[in-house]
Amino acid sequence: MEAFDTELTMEKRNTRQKAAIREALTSANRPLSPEEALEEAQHRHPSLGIATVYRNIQTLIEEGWLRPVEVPGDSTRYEVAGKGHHHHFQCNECGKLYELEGCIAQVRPKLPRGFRATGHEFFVYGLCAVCVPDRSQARA
Amino acid sequence: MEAFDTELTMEKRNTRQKAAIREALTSANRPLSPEEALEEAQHRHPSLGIATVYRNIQTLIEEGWLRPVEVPGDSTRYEVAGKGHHHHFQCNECGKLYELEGCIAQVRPKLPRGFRATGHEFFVYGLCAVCVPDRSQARA
DNA sequence: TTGATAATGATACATTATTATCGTTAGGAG
DNA sequence: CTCCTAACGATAATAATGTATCATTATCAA
Repeated sequence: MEAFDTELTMEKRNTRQKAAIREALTSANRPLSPEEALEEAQHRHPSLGIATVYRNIQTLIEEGWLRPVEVPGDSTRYEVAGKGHHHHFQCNECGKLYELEGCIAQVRPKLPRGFRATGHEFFVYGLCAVCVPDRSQARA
Repeated sequence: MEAFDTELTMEKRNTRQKAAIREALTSANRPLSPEEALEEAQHRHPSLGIATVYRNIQTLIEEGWLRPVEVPGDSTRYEVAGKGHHHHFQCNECGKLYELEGCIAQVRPKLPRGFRATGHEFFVYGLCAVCVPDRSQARA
């Protein structure tokens, strides 16, 4: 007999692709869509394919390393897990999603009779630093 | 010559289908998905088809009577326009979207340097009155 | 180094949401 | 009442997103 659980579950391999995807998500410092993760990770591993990105996103979620972030009217993004409760900002121009620090709403909304709240999401929209018209140049 | 603008744009017809869809959205008193609107409106006009629902939703938006509500990870809902700023509650069990009164977040989130906010959305999740386990029956 | 096989890359397939097509129906001006 | 045609209903087509397949590659234990 060789082991009970420990070794049996160690069937996962550490591939360069998975490492590239993990690094892409870490260095981006914001939630990425699968397409964004692909593009970013391809800088490190050019032959990477989109199917592998989807597969590894799944794996990383199961491992508890990633967390899906659902966005109104846009495809799901994924962010590195374990950051504590926070919310997001989406740029109207480039569509990128950014993390905001902490939770704004300690406020409890008044619900209709009989409703019970278990959680909330907050999204701020606007222009990110890259897309904000630069005032120093606007002096045309 | 018959008129300039007024009559030329009055090419719209008032169909029973459109009336049924409008009534469905009004009486539901919450944002409906196209499928929900179809089901509801079919009580009034059973032969109604889904394509007509989509077409009329478009028309009603152009007329300023309807407003799309994008929901994280779920299909777009539509609510009667002109109700003032408010937010929404989604039931984890039945998936229905409900309106909440007023805006909870006068709070301004602190954004990263150079970011500019133009709006926000707030979603509360939980159980609606129908799906909350009834305490009066739970006394098994 | 080698060999079993997990993981990959390309792409076919599936799903969901919405739009386009087209023959038929019915609103409403005359 | 008639006629023109906007709107309808059924359904095919499209778009966006994610999953399945399968031959090939490469990880890692022995």
